[in-house]
Amino acid sequence: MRKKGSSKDETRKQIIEAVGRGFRKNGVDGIGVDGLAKLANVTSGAFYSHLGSKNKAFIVALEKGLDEVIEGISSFKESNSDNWIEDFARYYLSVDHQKNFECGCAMATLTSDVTRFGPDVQKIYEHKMDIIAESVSQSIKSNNNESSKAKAWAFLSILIGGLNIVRAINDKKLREQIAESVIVSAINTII
Amino acid sequence: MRKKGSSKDETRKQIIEAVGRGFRKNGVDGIGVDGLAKLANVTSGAFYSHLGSKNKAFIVALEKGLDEVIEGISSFKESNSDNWIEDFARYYLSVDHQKNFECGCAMATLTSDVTRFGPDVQKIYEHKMDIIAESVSQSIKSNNNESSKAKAWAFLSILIGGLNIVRAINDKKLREQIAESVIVSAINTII
DNA sequence: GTATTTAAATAACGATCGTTATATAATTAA
DNA sequence: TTAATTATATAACGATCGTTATTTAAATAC
Repeated sequence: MRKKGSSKDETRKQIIEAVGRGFRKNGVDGIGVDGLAKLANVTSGAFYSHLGSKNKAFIVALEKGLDEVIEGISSFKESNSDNWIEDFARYYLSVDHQKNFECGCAMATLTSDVTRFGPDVQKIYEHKMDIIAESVSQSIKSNNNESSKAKAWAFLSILIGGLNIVRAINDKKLREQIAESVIVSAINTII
Repeated sequence: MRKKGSSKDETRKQIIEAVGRGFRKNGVDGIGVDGLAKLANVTSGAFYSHLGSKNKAFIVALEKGLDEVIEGISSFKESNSDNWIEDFARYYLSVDHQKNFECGCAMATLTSDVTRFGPDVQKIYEHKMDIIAESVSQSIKSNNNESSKAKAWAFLSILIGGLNIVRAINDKKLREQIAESVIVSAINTII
């Protein structure tokens, strides 16, 4: 039966948003279609009507998640801070972002699932990731050993790796210590 | 019924080894007890007899996996290369290690599952990870901005993040480019 | 060589998995 | 205002999930 007082587009939006949160927090294999539908306050019927399959849902979540990273970096750039990359690194390892499993950076949460999905999904991932690295590289100077693009990839690596480690650490002091180390080194990486 | 011509210890070893491989490749939620038992050439009965539960199996896999990292780093140190850390970084991002999902570094494959397991498992993780970072730091010089331990955490972060990214990339050229960027920056991090 | 122990296979449990088909009620068109 | 459409709920499918209880046969002790 149809839902009262809510449009198709609204429902679709709810489902896609829920899929993004559910997959980030639990991993693709850590939540089922019923669980995702429940997060969206619909049933599995609406889920399949809108997204077709769980695999397709992951692709939608991945594309949206990485687009949000692209847009997020654009926002940092547009802030016109004299050093937006440093601000970005500090945000990335901030306590807020550490604890934001549901809506945090898709690069940190979805990458391992991309690996397991195989070539088709990886091609989507690498295309978006290259856009992200390119965007970062535009604010970096190259030197003898490293191109700006190379530095950008390294910068992304240390942030993603650092966030993943920090999120797996229970001890607050140690977490703060690692986060600060990662921030400082990330900044050094792009100098 | 009992197995013919194989001791209890042999079977246990097989199961623990299979659990390590299965969890690394598929993630904790990506493989079931029957699947793990099949990898070990036993049935779920033997699995439960030896490990008690799937959660306990993960803890065993995590401890063993991180111990292997500790031992692996010790081996690099004992090789008496004038710069074992550089060798280690090159190994970590090598094609062999990129493709070795089943027996590759536990830091890269099990960290996200640790986060989802919560405090009890995280305490095990952080203890072993601190040993690893401490071991690395002993070969690093500190400077004004960064302690040797801080550099070690950053070094581990970039390797883990870099390997995870590279494993999710389908295009060979791009993969090689990122891997080399990560290696160079990882080495710069610890100077 | 028989009795005891025990490692591991087998069988079964309810719960959840991803998916498809059908039913139903709200919206849209006439 | 009735008829057509369609968004979403509901019901059902076989498969697999993690786990426990039971059975069986190999190893050990006597």
